Amino acid sequence: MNKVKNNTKLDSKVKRFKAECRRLGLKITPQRTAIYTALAEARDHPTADVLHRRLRKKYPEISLDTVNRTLLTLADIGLAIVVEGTGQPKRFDADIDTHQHFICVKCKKIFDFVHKPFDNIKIPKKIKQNFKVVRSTVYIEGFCDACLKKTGR
Amino acid sequence: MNKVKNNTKLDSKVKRFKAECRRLGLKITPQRTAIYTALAEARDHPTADVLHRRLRKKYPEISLDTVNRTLLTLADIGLAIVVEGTGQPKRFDADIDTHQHFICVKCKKIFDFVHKPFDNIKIPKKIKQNFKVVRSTVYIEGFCDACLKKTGR
DNA sequence: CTCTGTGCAAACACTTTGCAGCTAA
DNA sequence: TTAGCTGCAAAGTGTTTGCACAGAG
Repeated sequence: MNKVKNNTKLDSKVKRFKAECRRLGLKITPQRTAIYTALAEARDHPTADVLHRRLRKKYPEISLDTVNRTLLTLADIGLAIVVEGTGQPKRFDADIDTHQHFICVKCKKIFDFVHKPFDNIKIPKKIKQNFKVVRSTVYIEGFCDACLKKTGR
Repeated sequence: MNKVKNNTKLDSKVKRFKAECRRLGLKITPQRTAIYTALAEARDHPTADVLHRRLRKKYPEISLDTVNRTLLTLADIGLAIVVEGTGQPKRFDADIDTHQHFICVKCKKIFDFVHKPFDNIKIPKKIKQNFKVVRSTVYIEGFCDACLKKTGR
């Protein structure tokens, strides 16, 4: 029963994906459909590589490049999210006091900010119970001043 | 005046760094001191590469590997932070509804969680004024169940 | 004196790019 | 038919590892 419900949900997601592709003039290829479906089914947050390995079982000809490119396309059109900041070189910070980060999605610049209400944000019980929390940060993504001016968004 | 104050602050940071090294039996080499100092002075969130280029001006013999290794060491002993999510391969998520992330600092696994109070977290005015916000996430780091058991931490 | 840290070089991992052939529309 | 997509190969970028020598303790 749960399974049926999930499949229905998955179907409607795939439908929306196809509709979006049509709307944007993107071609609905078997690879794209397979990749989107696999991502929508995934309960973890797979890397291109992991997803590629999964897809290979069903579609042995699919290439990693296509998975990579398709995932980026999906992120572009708003059907997928790139989990915060990854894919950039490591960045270090000697400020180990609590502070928050704003990152520009365009130029990747990181801006620190301090906002008292975020300093001692209340960790949900379910997290505290299952994990040992080391640090919590409010992570805001968007366009910085300079990039707004440049792109006119 | 401000400058004096900042230098004092920097000095005390460097002192703490040296104390920590001693406490942990790490050698206080000129390179390590230079790297820590440069990081503590930096107002951005430099990559190893950027820091290396800066350091070269003063210490032309310093190698990128050393910068890299030292930064990782600093992060290990808690004197520096790796800005969330950077340095990892990209991870994708087809769930585009608001949700939060817990990431295990050991195995890097990401756990989603939904926590209503975090869904519409109030963005500070100073951020709203200067940037166009696209998304905000509460990002919690720590050890997951499995890793806690393994390491016994 | 000893053992850790450094610098160099090579290996590795992930991503991006160029191009020729293929295929959805 | 044709513009956009795929797969392959190669190059680019960032990180990690092995090793011999140097230097901090």
